[in-house]
Amino acid sequence: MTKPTESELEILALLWELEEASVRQIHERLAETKDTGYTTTLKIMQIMHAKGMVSRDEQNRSHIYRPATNQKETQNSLLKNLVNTAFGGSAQNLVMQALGQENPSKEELDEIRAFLDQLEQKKP
Amino acid sequence: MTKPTESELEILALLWELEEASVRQIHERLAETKDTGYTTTLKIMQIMHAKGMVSRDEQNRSHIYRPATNQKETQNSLLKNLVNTAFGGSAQNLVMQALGQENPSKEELDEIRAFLDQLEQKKP
DNA sequence: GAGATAGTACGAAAATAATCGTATTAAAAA
DNA sequence: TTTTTAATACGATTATTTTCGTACTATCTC
Repeated sequence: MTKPTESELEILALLWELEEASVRQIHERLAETKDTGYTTTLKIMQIMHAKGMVSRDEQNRSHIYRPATNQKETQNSLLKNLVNTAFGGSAQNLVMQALGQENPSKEELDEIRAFLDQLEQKKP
Repeated sequence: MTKPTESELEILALLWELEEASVRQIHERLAETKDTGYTTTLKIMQIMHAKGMVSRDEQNRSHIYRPATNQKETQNSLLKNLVNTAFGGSAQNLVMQALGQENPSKEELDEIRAFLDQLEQKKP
């Protein structure tokens, strides 16, 4: 599973969110925050398809793309990479940093606590 | 503050860890996990210096490099970037994913709990 | 002091990523 | 049916990042 580039990742994330989309749809979302040409988006999606990173339905003139890489797996591998390169290998470090930056609500904090408890339960 | 490239980040992280280092020291650390030439490491560090990402002491023949970018700030900006591109903007999501992947020890879990409590205290 | 060793500087090539223009064509509109 | 619109394909260019060879030189060793 090859690491997506920055642009590929943006598109993948949109596909994870939308489940499926045409180039036009993706392009319009990207264009909200980024000044880029339609054929650029198209080209990147074609490359992603060639890499097997997305699948597509070619039935209709306008092709419909779907993510073909598992979201969690991809996220994990990106996280692992970031932990290793920027956080000296300490995931705990990363987690705290992310929390500290976030200023989470009480509800979110509780949800995370519940999650921690759950993790602890699962231990041998 | 420009985003470090992948290679630059590896080096920066080592400098954060070591506080200061020669090219040789960095190269030896990198060579543990990665097959790369000495002059490649040197060149990247020179580029980082040109960008103001690191400072260096040229007193001695072997220059000593130090990080010139703030560790937390850089980490935060990388985290923010990852949250936005790969986690649909949800930091909580990223945190849970990172925890779930990690299989942390009881001690680590407790430390995170303490950190959560502390965060909650600080709230208005 | 001569030679070996271990540094830096730096240009240029190679690899990778992103961008865009143009050709072609299917479908919709007139 | 003709024209316009909107889609894909794809090559070529540009930008960025990484890699490395070579020249040069200070320092150490004999």
